[in-house]
Amino acid sequence: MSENGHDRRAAQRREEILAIATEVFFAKGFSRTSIDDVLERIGGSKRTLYRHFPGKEALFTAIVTTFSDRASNFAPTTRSGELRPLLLELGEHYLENLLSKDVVAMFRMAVAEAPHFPEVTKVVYENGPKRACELLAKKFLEYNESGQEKIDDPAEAAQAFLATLRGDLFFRVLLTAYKPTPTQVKKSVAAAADYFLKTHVSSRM
Amino acid sequence: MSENGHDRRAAQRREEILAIATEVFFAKGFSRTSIDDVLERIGGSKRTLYRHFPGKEALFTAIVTTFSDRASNFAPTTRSGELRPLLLELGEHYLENLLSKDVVAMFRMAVAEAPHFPEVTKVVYENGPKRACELLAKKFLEYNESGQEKIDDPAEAAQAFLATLRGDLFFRVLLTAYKPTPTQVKKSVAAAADYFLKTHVSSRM
DNA sequence: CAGGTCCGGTAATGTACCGTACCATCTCTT
DNA sequence: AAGAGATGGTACGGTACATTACCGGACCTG
Repeated sequence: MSENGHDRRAAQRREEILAIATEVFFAKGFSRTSIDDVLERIGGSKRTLYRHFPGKEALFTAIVTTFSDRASNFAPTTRSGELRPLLLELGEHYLENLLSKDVVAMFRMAVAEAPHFPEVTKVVYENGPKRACELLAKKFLEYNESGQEKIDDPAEAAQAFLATLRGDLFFRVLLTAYKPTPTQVKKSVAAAADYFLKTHVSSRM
Repeated sequence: MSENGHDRRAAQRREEILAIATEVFFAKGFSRTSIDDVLERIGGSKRTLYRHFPGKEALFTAIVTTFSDRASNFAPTTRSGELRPLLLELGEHYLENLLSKDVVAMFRMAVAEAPHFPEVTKVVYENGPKRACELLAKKFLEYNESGQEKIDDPAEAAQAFLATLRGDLFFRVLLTAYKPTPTQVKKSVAAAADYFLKTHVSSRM
C-alpha cells in the first residue's frame, strides 16, 4: 500500500510546490503573496495546488513549520580542547544563519502573522531561538566533560552568549536594508566570545 | 497666518485620527486593517480621512514614525551613587516598555513591512534599539563622572547590557502569546545586571 | 452676511483575489 | 485494456477593499 506510484508522484509534486511557494512567500510576505503568484511560478493548475494544500493558510503553516525545522541546526563542530575557537565557530555559524536572507524573511512573516497563527509561530520560536539555546547548552555540557576550562551554569551561559551575539544586529537587519559583511560578523562574534570568556568561565584546577 | 481657527481644528482632528488609526493598525496589522475599519472607529467620512492622509500607506508611515519617536525615551532616573540599583531601574523600565502591548504590535508591523517601506522602518530602528543604546551609553558616561565604580567602554557596555536584557524574551513575546509577569521581568533584569557587573565594571581606585 | 472651505454620509468605480467548476489529457493500477 | 484518479488550462462567482465622486449642511473668515 505504500510506495504507490501515485503517492510517490504526489509527494514529489507536493515537495516541489512547497519549495517554490516558500520562495514566493519569503519574497513578498504572506498578505502580499497571491495564490496566483505562486501558481505562475509552479506552472500547474489551481486545482492541483488546492488538492495538496487546502488553502492559503495551510500553505503558510506548511512553509513555516518545515522551514523553521530544517533551518535550525547547529553545524557539528570540531571539538578541540580550546574554548575560544569553539565559541568562534559556533557563533559565526549561528549568526551567519540567523542573518541569512531566508531566515530573515521567515522571521518577518512569522512575527507579522503571530497574532493570527499562534500555534504555528510558537513552533517557530521553539524550533528557532529556543532550540538553538538548548543545543548550545548541550554543547557546553559536553565541553565541560572533556575541555580544559569549565563553563558555569551552561544553560544561562548559552542564553547570554546567543544574546550578546545577536546584540543589535538582528533588529537592524530586520528593520533596515543593512547586511553585515562576513568580516563584520566575525568581529561581532569575537567580541561576544571575549565577553563570554571573561564572565562564564572558571579555570579548572 | 498661523493659529488659524481652521488650522487648529484640522490639526486637532488629525491628531485624533492618527491616535485611533494607531490603535486599529496595532490591533490588526497593516494588511488586515481596512480603511473602513479605521473609519468605523473614527466615525467621520472617507473624504476627511483622505484629506489628512493621502492614503493607507501615508497613514502607516505617520503612525510608525510618530509612535516610534514617542515611545523611545528612557525615563529620567534617580542618580544614586550605586551602580546596581541604577541598572535595575533602567533595565526594568526598558524591558517593561519593550514588552508592552503597543511596542510589540508596532514592532510586528514594522518588521513585516520593512521590505516595502525601507525608509520608514529604518526610522524605527534608529528611534528604537539604536537610540536606546545611545542614551544608555550616555548615562553610563555620566555615571562614570560621578559614580563610585567605573564602566569600561560605555558604548559597547550599553550594547551588551541591552542584549542580555532582551535575551530570548523579546523573540518569545513576538512569536508566542507569552507575556512575562512583572516578577519574571524583575528576575531577568537582575540576572542581566549581575552579569553586567561581573564583566564591564572595574572598581575605581 | 456672503463665500469659501471643511465635514459627514452614501454611492460608485475599478480592481484584486480566494476558492470552485468544467473538461480534456495523461498516468498509474489492476 | 479499462477504469480511477491526478493534472493543466481556463473561466466563473462572490467578495473585499482602496480610492474617487457627489451633495447637503456646518463652520470659520472677510
